[in-house]
Amino acid sequence: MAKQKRDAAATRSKIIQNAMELFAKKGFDGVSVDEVAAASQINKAMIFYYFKNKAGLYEAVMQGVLDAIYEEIVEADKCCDNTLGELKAFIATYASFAKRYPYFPALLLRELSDSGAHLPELMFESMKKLFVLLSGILEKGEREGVFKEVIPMIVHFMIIGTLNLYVTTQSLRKRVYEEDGLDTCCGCEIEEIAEYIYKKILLMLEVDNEKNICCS
Amino acid sequence: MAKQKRDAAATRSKIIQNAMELFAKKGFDGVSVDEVAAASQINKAMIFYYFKNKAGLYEAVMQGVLDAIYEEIVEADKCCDNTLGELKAFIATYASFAKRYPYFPALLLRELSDSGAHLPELMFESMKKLFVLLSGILEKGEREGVFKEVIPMIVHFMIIGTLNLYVTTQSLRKRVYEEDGLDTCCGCEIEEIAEYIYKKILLMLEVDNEKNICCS
DNA sequence: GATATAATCAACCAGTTAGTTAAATTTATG
DNA sequence: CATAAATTTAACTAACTGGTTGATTATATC
Repeated sequence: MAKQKRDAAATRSKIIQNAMELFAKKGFDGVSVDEVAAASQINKAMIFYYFKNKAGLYEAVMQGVLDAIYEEIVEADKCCDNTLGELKAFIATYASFAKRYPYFPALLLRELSDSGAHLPELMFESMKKLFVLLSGILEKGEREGVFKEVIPMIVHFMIIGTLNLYVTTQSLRKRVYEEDGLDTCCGCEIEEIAEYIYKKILLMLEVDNEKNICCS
Repeated sequence: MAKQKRDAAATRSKIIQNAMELFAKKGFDGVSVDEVAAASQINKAMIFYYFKNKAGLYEAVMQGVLDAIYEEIVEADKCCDNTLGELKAFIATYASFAKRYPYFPALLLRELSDSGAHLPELMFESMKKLFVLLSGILEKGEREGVFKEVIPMIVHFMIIGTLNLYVTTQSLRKRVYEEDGLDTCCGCEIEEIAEYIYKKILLMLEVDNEKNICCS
């Protein structure tokens, strides 16, 4: 099967991939359609052909990545039937996703910075879905007496805020480490950070011991 | 004293104020110089007269706000000579600043999203200074045996990540609350959030009791 | 009140932007 | 092979971009 000269699906996903990288690095307004076309080695008109306009391209990028992370977290949470395992899976999966899609945190932080001005409905639904998921875990834990004094919204921000900042500040942290020798966690893998956050959240929510076992 | 027809300082700060608001809402590339001029009711050329170019205006906005928050936190930390008080002052002052300068969190998150691409040196120095400050408090606490298992960088991100997200998501949270009745902390003042974060961080760092007294 | 200087403005410029169009080329299908 | 549909292209446009210029106006100082 020789490489086809035309492959709509491949062209489409190539555009999305390049657009994702560029939007993450420079934001919606910082990227021109010409730029995306050049990076994808296609004619600019293709972008309008596939995505109608620049906003449509942006929405396709965000929709894809937001749906993907939600699905992954839902899937990961299934594997556990105890509250602590679900919380751990939530944090670990978010971290794992951010590692595989390093552009995601920047895209998200940018979008939150303007309260989802570019994508009001999409951001609204996505933020809500993720929050409802974590919130469910935390409230279940509180009912079970596992967690104490939970404010789900703030715990949610603690988790995703920390992980997002950790990923987006990578180059800044590296520079601070190299020039000033400060410990900015440059040697850490994000999995270790996720583990640390999980442990600290347990302490924070006053989980009293290790009688609760959670999956791997 | 009749209102002067010309007042350089007032014009300058009027431009900065409007630019700060616009940059926070739409990002560097999302705002045009014409837009800032129109919002400030001045001629566009004035912006180039005072700030040389668009980047100069942006830098003036960020420099002002970053210097201001650093100064405030340094000042607040002086009033306490015990470690817990300093930590509390750090969190409370950051929150108080974010309340008075509601555009600051969005500006910061945007700048971090592109690793300070617009302002490499300024972001580098500012991020470093704030981190060194908190890091000093946390490491002192660890030496004193007050804090346990501290990773300063992550604790730093937990504090500023949470507070920044709380402020920037205000309108999204409000909508989620109104349409779905979920508790998104819309009734909370940021001071309460800061207090909650402080308490949770104490638990997290395994501060064992309240023998340590901190200032108001 | 003359004058130098600081502050302000309207009009302009060249380059870039998102988006369009109509034609060309490839591919599937009968 | 013919025809239609899907895909790709180059060339184009109208609006907007950051930035400049040279003239104009207000203010302080002598």
